[in-house]
Amino acid sequence: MSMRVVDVERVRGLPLFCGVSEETFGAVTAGAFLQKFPAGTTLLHEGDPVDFLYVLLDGLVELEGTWNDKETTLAVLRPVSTFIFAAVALDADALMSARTVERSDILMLSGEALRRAMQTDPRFSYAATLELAGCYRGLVRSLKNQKLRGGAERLANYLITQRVRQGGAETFTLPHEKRLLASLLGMTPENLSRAFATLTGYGVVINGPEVTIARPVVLERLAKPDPLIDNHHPPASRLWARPSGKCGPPAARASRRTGPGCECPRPVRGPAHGRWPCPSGPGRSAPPTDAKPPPRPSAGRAG
Amino acid sequence: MSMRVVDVERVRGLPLFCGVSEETFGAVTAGAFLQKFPAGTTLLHEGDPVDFLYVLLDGLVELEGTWNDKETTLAVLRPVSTFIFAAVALDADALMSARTVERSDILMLSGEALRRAMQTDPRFSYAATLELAGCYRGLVRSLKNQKLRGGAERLANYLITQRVRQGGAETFTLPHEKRLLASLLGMTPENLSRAFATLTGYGVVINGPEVTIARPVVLERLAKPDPLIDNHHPPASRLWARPSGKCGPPAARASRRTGPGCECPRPVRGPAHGRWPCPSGPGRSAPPTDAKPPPRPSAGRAG
DNA sequence: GGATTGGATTGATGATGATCAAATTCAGGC
DNA sequence: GCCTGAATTTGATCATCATCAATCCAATCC
Repeated sequence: MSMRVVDVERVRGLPLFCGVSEETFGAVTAGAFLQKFPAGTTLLHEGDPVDFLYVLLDGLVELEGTWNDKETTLAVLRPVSTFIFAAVALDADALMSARTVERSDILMLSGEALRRAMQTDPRFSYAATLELAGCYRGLVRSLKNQKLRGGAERLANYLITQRVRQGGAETFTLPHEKRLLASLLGMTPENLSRAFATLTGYGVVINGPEVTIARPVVLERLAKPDPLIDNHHPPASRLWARPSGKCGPPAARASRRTGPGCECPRPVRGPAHGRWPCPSGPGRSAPPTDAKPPPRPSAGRAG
Repeated sequence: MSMRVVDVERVRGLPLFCGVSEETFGAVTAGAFLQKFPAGTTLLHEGDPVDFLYVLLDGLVELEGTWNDKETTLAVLRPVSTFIFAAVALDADALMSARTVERSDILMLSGEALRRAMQTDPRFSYAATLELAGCYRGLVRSLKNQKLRGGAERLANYLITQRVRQGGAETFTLPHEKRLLASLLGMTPENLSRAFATLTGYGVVINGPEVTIARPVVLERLAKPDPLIDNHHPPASRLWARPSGKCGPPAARASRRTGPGCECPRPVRGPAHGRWPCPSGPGRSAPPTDAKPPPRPSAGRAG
């Protein structure tokens, strides 16, 4: 099943293919399949060897992990995004399952071809590095979110993020079932329901899948959003795609913190060092030492 | 301060520099600093711009995250390992702080030089991709560990992993303070203490920092270790280093699941599909659909 | 030695989250 | 319109975990 031109362009616009040669792109997409899957299809099981890189072109996909008959959602993806790239790169078994939440169009790219391309085209392996670095940082955020915050706080921040991503209007719609959201936030559906009830006291109005944040300031006082945890602006994806299917030259990106960074277009940061409505706060418990490196040593050269 | 030859070779042996040219390696290590830091030194603060890739040559380093006056440790590193590579690659702000737990020797490599090298030497950006992929998967494991298991289970699995990594003897020593372990496992020191007390009932004997697993089978019945969460064998690091400072040719690694994989030397796996003392279990709740992709469509080509 | 310090442990209590059960709402299907 | 099944909500109860407080212990420092 061949891709429509539109789809090719959307794939071409992915950060992963930013700056790669037409040959490489051709080689990688040559043996690709574009498939449509119904909702609820398991694309890949935890522990399975991974033969393809998946690209979600349309629909909704959940990545989940299992242990001891329990399962948890690690991420919910929307188009356009790639998934299980790390396993593909290493030619390793999947650490998580992937399943469609809605009917989805998914492009499958040969892992073999990708690994070959990475060793051939330096631009591609460079793009791959940036892609993975972005994914890595996404997970760091998730882990911090999970370990440092309580359920209601996670929900509050989720809602704030959604509001921003959906355009910033007072009212928006949850992108999927609450049951799935609960799993993503690391709680049971019952507790999610109660967490919503709690947020009612902070100006949040729930109406089925419709959420209204009536008093954002109040909610933020509870949520304490933090740019080092919450990625309000979507990481890359279509932001990188130019209508022409080209993307910014690597030179521009490599320059010191200028232009749109690959992972995140650097949310508007205030003057000087400020970087969020909610600063990390001055009160930090003082650890044993907190000194900058001792006066730089006789700074010689090595290697 | 110039590196000793031994140190240069240890750095050269890192997976990150596997297969890179001497020129690239030289360019990257040219402006490097080797510094010794006392215990408890904060090398890097959350939110700071990252100018260096750090390489821990000796000592112990903790990576931690903070929010709302609470902190949690995301990883504890031992030599030889690199850290905050993702932030360096993207030239982004650090998402976590790094501090020495013990007196440490740390090599600092210029981020600028590394990013330049990634765009110059395809072998290097390829190695970087594999490195990041390994780190990514490490975090997936952590997140699953955190979301799916309870405190006692996390501890039990931690102990089992330590036993294996330290050689498999019945008795071993905790590599650092329990306070730090508690934070790593996502619990309070008090609860860690109680979790240890609980494990006493499963054949675990605690004597200060000395831990004895008297009845591994019993403990494993509680812990239910899983290769998709627990990485019993250390990921890469010195495993890759050849005494000569060279490492396996990429060709060997790229081949389908043979030879020592870069992330993990593929723990001894049983026959057929088995891969761990504790299988993921047959009982899996049946989701809506669990089918393999529908009969492959008219499988055309795209791109 | 004796005092001091910080880590580790233990106990008591409260908060948070999970589980079980039942009621309720909602979307389709007939 | 009514039925049915699933999602969601609510209530009650239990398990887990955090917090506060006090104690114990070992290392260190005069």
